[in-house]
Amino acid sequence: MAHAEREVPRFQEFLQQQGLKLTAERTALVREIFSIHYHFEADELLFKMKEKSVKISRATVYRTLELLVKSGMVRRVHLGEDHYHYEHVSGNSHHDHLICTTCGGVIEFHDEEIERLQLAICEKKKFTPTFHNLQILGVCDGCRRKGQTPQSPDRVRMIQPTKLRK
Amino acid sequence: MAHAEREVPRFQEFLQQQGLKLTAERTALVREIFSIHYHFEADELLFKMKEKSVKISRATVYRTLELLVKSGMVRRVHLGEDHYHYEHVSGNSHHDHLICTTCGGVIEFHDEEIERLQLAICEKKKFTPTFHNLQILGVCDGCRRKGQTPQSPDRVRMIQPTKLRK
DNA sequence: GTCGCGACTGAGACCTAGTCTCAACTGAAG
DNA sequence: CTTCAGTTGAGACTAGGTCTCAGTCGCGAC
Repeated sequence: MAHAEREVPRFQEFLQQQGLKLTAERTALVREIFSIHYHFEADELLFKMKEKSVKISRATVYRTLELLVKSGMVRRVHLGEDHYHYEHVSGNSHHDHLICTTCGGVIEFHDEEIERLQLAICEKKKFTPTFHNLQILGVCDGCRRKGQTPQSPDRVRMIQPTKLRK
Repeated sequence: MAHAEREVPRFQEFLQQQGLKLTAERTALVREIFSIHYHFEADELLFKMKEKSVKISRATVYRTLELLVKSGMVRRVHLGEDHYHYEHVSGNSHHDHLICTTCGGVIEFHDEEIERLQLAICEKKKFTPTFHNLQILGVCDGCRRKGQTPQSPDRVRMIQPTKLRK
């Protein structure tokens, strides 16, 4: 996994190309994001910064995430919940998600064959793809063994991280 | 395409099984939903009912959609926007979506082979799937010909239907 | 080094989709 | 036709996210 430190100059390069500036807040956020090796929510990030006594406003968190998404360093994903999750992009490892509707766990996977078939469909439909998103909802092995019944896939609520607004 | 009228008793059966009641509001909503042969938003439905001078509150629209989703007659889908879309289920025709990030158009497709590969992955990961969702974002043939550049896939805004709240 | 200015920031108002509450109403079983 | 659990609308509320604006700061030019 890439060293979080290495990502700062990468972001700076992007910012410069756009005539934008690297600020202390942006640096701190990039470091934090690339030290989370998992999906995260905007609010979670805000909370972590607060925990570390690094004062960064919600607006700045969202603005920086938007820039990181534009730069391609961060990806915005839907994980069955009704708000966004983010994940950093290391190298170009595209992957999709198996999402457990019981425990909220996420398993990543990648399948060349599926990717290939998707391209074939796009070709057939004369569609030029730029991005895709495949989620499979269900029950993971652990939860199935425990015999827990899944929630309706449309009502998934995952374990909420401690939230605080304001 | 199934006649909208035919869906009312189907819904009633589901309601009865659950010890719930078929009301005038629910009947009207089911008729409306099954006469929309496309994806729709909750607000859009609310607006259409208002247009027809059928008074149904937002709460009821959301509550009925929830029931329809539970009954399996309606599906809740993410179409790249940051809120839900719905589509009615006719027969059992599962399909996935190609979403044009320029015009907001949606092309449906279905591919047996992709479905099969998904099941294979689930098996390998010991995951019991209940539902899946595959979206491919990109540019449709029409928009490509017009040479329009796509918006960032993460900032897609589709053509908004006339909204009114209250 | 320091100037200048456009980019950036935080605070909090605001927006939107969706949920909840509660008193009044209603479908349907008996 | 009674009864009562389920249902409704109005509007308050919530969560996630966006916008505004006055004050601040990065950084290229000098």
